[in-house]
Amino acid sequence: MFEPSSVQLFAGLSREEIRIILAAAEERNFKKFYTIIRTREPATHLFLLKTGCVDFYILTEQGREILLRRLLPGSVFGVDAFLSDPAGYMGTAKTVTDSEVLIWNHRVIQHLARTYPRLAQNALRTALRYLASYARRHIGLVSNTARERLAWALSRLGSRAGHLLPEGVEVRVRNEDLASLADVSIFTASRILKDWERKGIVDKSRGRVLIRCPEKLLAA
Amino acid sequence: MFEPSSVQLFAGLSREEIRIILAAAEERNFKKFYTIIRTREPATHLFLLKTGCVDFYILTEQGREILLRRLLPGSVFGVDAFLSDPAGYMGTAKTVTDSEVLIWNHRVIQHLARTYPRLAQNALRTALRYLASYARRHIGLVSNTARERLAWALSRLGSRAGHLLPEGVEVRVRNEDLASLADVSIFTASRILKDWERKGIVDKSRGRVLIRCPEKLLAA
DNA sequence: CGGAATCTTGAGCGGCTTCAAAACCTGTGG
DNA sequence: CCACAGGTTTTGAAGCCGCTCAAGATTCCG
Repeated sequence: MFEPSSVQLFAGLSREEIRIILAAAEERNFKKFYTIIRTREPATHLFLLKTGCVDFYILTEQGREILLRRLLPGSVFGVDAFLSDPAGYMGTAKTVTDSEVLIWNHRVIQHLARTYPRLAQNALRTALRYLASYARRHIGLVSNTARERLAWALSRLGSRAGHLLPEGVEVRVRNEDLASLADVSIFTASRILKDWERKGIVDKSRGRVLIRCPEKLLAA
Repeated sequence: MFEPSSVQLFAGLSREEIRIILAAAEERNFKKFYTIIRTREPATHLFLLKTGCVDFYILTEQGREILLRRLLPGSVFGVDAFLSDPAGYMGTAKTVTDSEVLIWNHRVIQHLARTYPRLAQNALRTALRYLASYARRHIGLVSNTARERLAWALSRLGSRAGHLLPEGVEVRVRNEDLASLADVSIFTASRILKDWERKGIVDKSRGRVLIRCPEKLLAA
């Protein structure tokens, strides 16, 4: 569960305003591995993740999925719905675990954005943040090695979505997802992770990585 | 020179509203090869290109420039200035030719955005468009060959910034810029372009490419 | 005309990917 | 409780695309 006052989308809004906005939302529960929105579907709704975990990715023409980001409680997706004449969603969102999601439809969002200009501004801020993270990823892709990108991807995921344990930071993720985040093949990902395991930097098991030495990860 | 009514940033605004917004801008001229904004500088201004041509790129940590887009009249940059507490510009903008630019400072933009909500919405639309184009580029980078990416980059540049001649479409661009747009080394770019020239698809000279058969480009 | 910027060409090679196949986990249902 | 089927991970071998590096050719401009 998230703290409404720390949701980026609500930055700069008063408690009362946030209450009203939240009241205008509909709440829905999704089981794990459910696809909430699909690429190019008309952007009719805005979503705010309340609990759980959602993967956001784009599709290549060959149908391959590229994981862009693992969304956590407090994150929004479907920002396209802020536009008066939205095109289609730019990506696909699929739950990783059972999740609770707040939903506003297009009409409601339009009305709220007009009433609370700050909301529209925050939507822009969200888009710009995505843009910046895209830029970083692109830079990494053309100027870092597969190993460096994987280290980055794992570190970021650890600091955002990791569970703190006495032995280190635990991240629930499959090789395949890490590979996609880092733009690396699953074979390369497996080899590099295995190498880190031999060096005692991480600990691996199916669908799980335990980061023992976060600092060594980025140093390697 | 652009037609105000066809500027994306002004979509959905009345002639009169556009007039007022334009009147609030300051106009400046920049000589060719002048750097208007730099990455990470505080985002204090919004820019609208009136005439000329501006390259927008990002910087790697090693200082290499990655060309993201060649901006044409009617394009905006520095959208970050729409935020009440802007961070820094996300990229660097440098004139390619002598250019006239309209400029709004942060205070003015904030005020205009509050008066004309549609303006803020259009800023979001711009950001989302950039995002979509980034996504396409990323997909190309991980699932197309250098040759395909170069064909794409050249085609797009041709249709946006090309001069229509009887023999074909002329694009004023250096190998280096094309290479950067396509995320390819300048050597690979040179080799592929030369190959297309041998096949009669394009015609090359220093700082210029003439596309003879646009369709063959994407087919090859 | 000189010099700087741009473009070409060749050789070599290395980091990743692809492909195939086997080993390994893990939750499910009999 | 065990077995099995599905998804996941590992490992090896082979190959290639595009990069790097070096050097020269060409074009343009002052």
